Amino acid sequence: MNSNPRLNAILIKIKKMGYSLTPQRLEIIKIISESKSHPSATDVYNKVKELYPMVSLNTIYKNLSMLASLHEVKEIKTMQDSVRYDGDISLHGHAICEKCGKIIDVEIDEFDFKGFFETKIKNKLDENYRIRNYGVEFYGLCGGCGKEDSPSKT
Amino acid sequence: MNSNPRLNAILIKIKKMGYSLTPQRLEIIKIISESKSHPSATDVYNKVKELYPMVSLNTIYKNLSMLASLHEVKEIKTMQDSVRYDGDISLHGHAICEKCGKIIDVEIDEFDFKGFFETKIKNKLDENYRIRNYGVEFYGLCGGCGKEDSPSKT
DNA sequence: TTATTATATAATAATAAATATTATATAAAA
DNA sequence: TTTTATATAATATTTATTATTATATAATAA
Repeated sequence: MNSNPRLNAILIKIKKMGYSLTPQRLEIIKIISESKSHPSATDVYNKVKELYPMVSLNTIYKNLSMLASLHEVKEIKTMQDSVRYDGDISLHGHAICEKCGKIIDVEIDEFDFKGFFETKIKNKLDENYRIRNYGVEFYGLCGGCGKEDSPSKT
Repeated sequence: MNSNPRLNAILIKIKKMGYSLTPQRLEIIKIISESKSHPSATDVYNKVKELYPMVSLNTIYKNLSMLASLHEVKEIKTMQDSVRYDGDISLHGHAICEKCGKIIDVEIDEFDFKGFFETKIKNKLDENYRIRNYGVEFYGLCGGCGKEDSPSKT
């Protein structure tokens, strides 16, 4: 097919679920599966427009929501602005800069997290609680933005 | 002063920062420091209105944002709707029901989290990265909402 | 005390992200 | 070809949040 395993996985899921693969949809999936920058819906929109100038923002939202409901993209809620989308659904967290909005992936060791989750979280919840998704975020100032601040005096 | 340590802590911070303590502000602080339900701005608005019917929603937002900037309340971004506010700033996570919106506190062991954070997160980021806040969320269906679903066949 | 200044609030307007609606286009099935 | 379903485009709507402006309240200075 192609050399992007995430793209392939999403295409297989799309097919399996019986959704049709339109050119716009394929382009959206390509963008989100290749991007490392956690784009917003508008970012994706602007990229898709390069190839399909008539595409509407609604189409972007519909497709990204659909992919999220399929758990093939992850929605990241930031503190200041719009939802950001992540085509990488592997276990990881995010460090979000509150100034420039940049989102950096934060590696999380699977063994550590599983242990943390299984022993510390799961048994604290009602046994009927069904967890479908998680989010681990750290908010602050990235290296670049932090430097511009006045240095702390204390 | 009174028997609510969170309320006291916030009042002291308010005074220390030189902000005046208006009746509306006091009421907002009381509500958020006593609530366990992670209310939205509108929820707080409706409660404050019981005592001050003329209060405006803007006043609620202004005060909650101010408290958030003082790190005396925590903003919780949910997947579906508006921002929720938490007067409990101690270390803990949240289990958020995607159906009814209910947010349950999830205890996190401080030692475990510190270890997880110090050894696994901190050294993965640029040394200049300044983390100011964190969020650990689990999204899913709470006990009540999960039961109403059709049971899985597989 | 009165005048001045700053801050908080109330009422309203504006913004912007996200969703809903409707009509058209495309594809699949009969 | 006709019918049906789905996806898209264009537009309108909703709603949370923020901005603006004017008023009210409190603090301070004269």
